Amino acid sequence: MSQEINDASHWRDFDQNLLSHSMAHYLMAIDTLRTEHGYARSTDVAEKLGVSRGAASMALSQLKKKDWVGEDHNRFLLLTETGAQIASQVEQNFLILNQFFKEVLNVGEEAAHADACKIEHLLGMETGKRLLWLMRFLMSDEELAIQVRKQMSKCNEGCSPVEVSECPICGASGECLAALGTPSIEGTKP
Amino acid sequence: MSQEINDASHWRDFDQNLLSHSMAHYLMAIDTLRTEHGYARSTDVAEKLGVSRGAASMALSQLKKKDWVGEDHNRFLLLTETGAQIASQVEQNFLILNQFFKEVLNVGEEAAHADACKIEHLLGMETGKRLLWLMRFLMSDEELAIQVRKQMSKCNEGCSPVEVSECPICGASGECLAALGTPSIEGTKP
DNA sequence: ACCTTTTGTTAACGCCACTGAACATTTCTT
DNA sequence: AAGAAATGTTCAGTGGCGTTAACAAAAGGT
Repeated sequence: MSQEINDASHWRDFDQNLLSHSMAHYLMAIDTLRTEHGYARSTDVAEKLGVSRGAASMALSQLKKKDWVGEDHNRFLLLTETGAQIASQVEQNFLILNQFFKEVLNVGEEAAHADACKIEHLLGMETGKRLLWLMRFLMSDEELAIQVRKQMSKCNEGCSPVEVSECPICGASGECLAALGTPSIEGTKP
Repeated sequence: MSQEINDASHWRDFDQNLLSHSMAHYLMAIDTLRTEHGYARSTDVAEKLGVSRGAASMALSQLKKKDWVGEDHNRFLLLTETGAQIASQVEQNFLILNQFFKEVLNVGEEAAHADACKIEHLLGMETGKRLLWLMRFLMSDEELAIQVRKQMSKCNEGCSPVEVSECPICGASGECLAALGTPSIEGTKP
């Protein structure tokens, strides 16, 4: 009765996400610009994100319609209460994920950053919060945490697939999931 | 010099992803159908994913063009070598993430499933592999692992934001990241 | 005040991924 | 073999999200 990965009911929740990847970045860009320069204009946002002014203009008008973005007395862009909450939620998700990937999983800087960025806006409230708790604990200097980190850093050469049979994850499927070939789904389009 | 969250260079890698969320599910659907029924036809895939036959037809022809999907002697759908690798990679990512969310982070079943599904195809090779190592370790019956799980399950009421100052994550930002308000980015569109 | 530059908006277009409907093709039934 | 049913494809239409390019509005320089 457990949920199937391809249940028609669930897999499409993806694009039902209220917050798209790009929208999140528009919000964060406004936030960043305001703290960096004290103000944010449409053009600045466009430049910061590396999109055209047209794209920024249209995206921002959507965000205004949702009331996540407003304008101050000088017509500079401003995050509303909600907009600010969303932006900071996503930003925190990014920080936590990035740190988790780098410091706990020992993923390389580049990959950690890329993955955190792809995922930051998709992590639900609950998951984000609890990942924070985990990280808080794992990055503390409690003996237990230190040992876990040490354990993970030992894995650098692959926790060799030898002990597959004892691996509580692979166990069932019989083959070591970590030993899969590399399909060509990484990298960028031509 | 550390990478900024909004670097024009990186944030858009998102849509450069060679594997879209939906394509991943088309592949997995074929895989599932073949093991469940021994064959997979376009219509079956459409039904399994809850999309129209038209959508399935077009998606599948793209996948054929990429050579991730082929047909067998009876013109039933078939994953190519590459297609199968991709599908299983994504499937494994899903399993690992789901388990990580549920068993380690103690996220509710629903949310864990939803989040794992949204993220499964975005996790890079390296990150996926290392997350597997972590899970392998954390789900083992080693004393260390057991204690970590116990520690995490204690957090159920929030690892109260009291000790923020000592929190190695929140520390710098001054406020507890876990104490943020709930912006309305969860749930589905109207 | 006037002309130029900067900034913002809009329109036409392409790409992805869906829908629904019309059409073509295959397969099953009798 | 012929008609009905199931299966597969194609073709507008929609919405998200980008691009250029043309145009409107605001800001600045002399």
